[in-house]
Amino acid sequence: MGGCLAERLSHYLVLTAREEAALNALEQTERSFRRGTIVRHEQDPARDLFIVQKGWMYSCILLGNGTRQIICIHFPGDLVGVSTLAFGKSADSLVALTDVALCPFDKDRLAGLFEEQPRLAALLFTLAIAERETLADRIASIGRTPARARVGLLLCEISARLGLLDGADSMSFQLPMTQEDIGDVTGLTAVHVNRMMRMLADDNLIERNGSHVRLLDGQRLAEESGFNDRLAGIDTSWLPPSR
Amino acid sequence: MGGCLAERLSHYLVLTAREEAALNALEQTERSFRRGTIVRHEQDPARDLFIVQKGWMYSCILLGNGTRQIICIHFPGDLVGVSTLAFGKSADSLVALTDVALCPFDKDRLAGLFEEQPRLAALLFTLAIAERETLADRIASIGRTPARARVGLLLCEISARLGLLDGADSMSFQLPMTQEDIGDVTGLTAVHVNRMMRMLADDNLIERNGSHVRLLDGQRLAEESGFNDRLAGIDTSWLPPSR
DNA sequence: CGACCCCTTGATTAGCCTCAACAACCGTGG
DNA sequence: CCACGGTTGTTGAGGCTAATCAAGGGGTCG
Repeated sequence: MGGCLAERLSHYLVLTAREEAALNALEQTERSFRRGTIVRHEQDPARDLFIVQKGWMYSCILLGNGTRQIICIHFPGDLVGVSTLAFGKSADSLVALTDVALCPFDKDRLAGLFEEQPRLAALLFTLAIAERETLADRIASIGRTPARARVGLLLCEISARLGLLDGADSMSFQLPMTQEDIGDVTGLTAVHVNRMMRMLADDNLIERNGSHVRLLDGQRLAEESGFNDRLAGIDTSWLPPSR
Repeated sequence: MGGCLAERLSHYLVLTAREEAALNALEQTERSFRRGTIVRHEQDPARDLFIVQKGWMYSCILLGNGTRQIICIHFPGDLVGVSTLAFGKSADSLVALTDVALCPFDKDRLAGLFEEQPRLAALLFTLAIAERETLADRIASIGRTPARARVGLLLCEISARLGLLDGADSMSFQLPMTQEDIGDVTGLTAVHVNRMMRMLADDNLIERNGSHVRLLDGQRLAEESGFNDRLAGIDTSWLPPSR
């Protein structure tokens, strides 16, 4: 257990011992949830956030017309449920795509981090902005590109995210999402997702085996989907000195 | 000149004199731009961010297929161009919708803020998260609601944002956007935006006079568009103490 | 073994886009 | 001040993308 957030952040900075300790202090308790569990419902009053230790999750919004929009897919090392910081309650639902292990911590702990570790606070701010850009990219994808590119972009994003996890072959992975899930990310129906994935497979851009996916030509897929790897070019040069 | 950011933040906190001084230090130079000016192009290398003093702006992404997606509309008091923080370059273009006045400042200044004013840093983080939620709402709008609701949501958002500016009648305002602009926000064509606005007017939800818009039944418009006023319920109780 | 979920494919429908034409408006320069 | 060109708003007709409806197959779990 523990150390997931520190490991993630150490991709961007060389952490001091004190910084690492401050981060690890957030990961002292761990809770596990089964695949499919709704860890937190939209509108639930809550004070805590989670650091994902293991497994995949997603956050989603329920619409008045009975539909659902998945906003973001989360991987180990991610900080999730941050909307409880800004509001008294959760703005989105958190759902486990696979069996997951999470470290919850109260938002007061984050206040301490802002006071004592300004460099880490600034880094978290930076990463929040980078995540905001990937949301912007998804808006552009859903608003202005055809179905095939939307599905392609999602696959590129997942691949890039997996690339940050050590040991993972980011070009070939188990995809624990149903086609309905993929539709709820990309603003499509499950039926149309099915046709687009078949089309991508027919064009030798991807290969499917059950729920396993392999990107056969990640380069071309990224180009035709308009994918930018935002996480690749993070700039940490402006951060304040560590304490 | 000056004080716009402090005034915005004072909606959420009672600022100390030192905090206010720290914020005002960011607004010492001011630059003006004409309506229609592209203040910053996507991919431009840059080190500075802007605080909007006066006027409306938007940030947008250019797609490979020649189209454009407007991500966010900005009002006085907004911090814009933050993507230069996370990347060496601008991830989106910044365009002036009206004549605008902006206060640029280097991102190093923000590092100082994180060191010396942890409470303000945490508040900026909180507001960034709230803004992230409004992006999530837009994703849901574009991905899962019909054209009429997408246009309605945009009008609700603009109205709510104007409500934060003092002196503004948020139910009735001059809208300095073309229908093509509105389409580029909502993922529609200008032609279809036109039809939806006509439909909203025919149903007595809005009233139009040239570029002036009045929301006749903001309540009903918000309901049918799935609008949540995220900026209304900001929680600042967790912030660290001021210095 | 049965029930359920998920994937797959076909047929039809609907919402939005494209193309087109014209009117109204605006800023510009003479 | 007016004439002009370009931009924006408006409306109609037709086409295409993706949704909807429907049915069958495979896999998994109880």
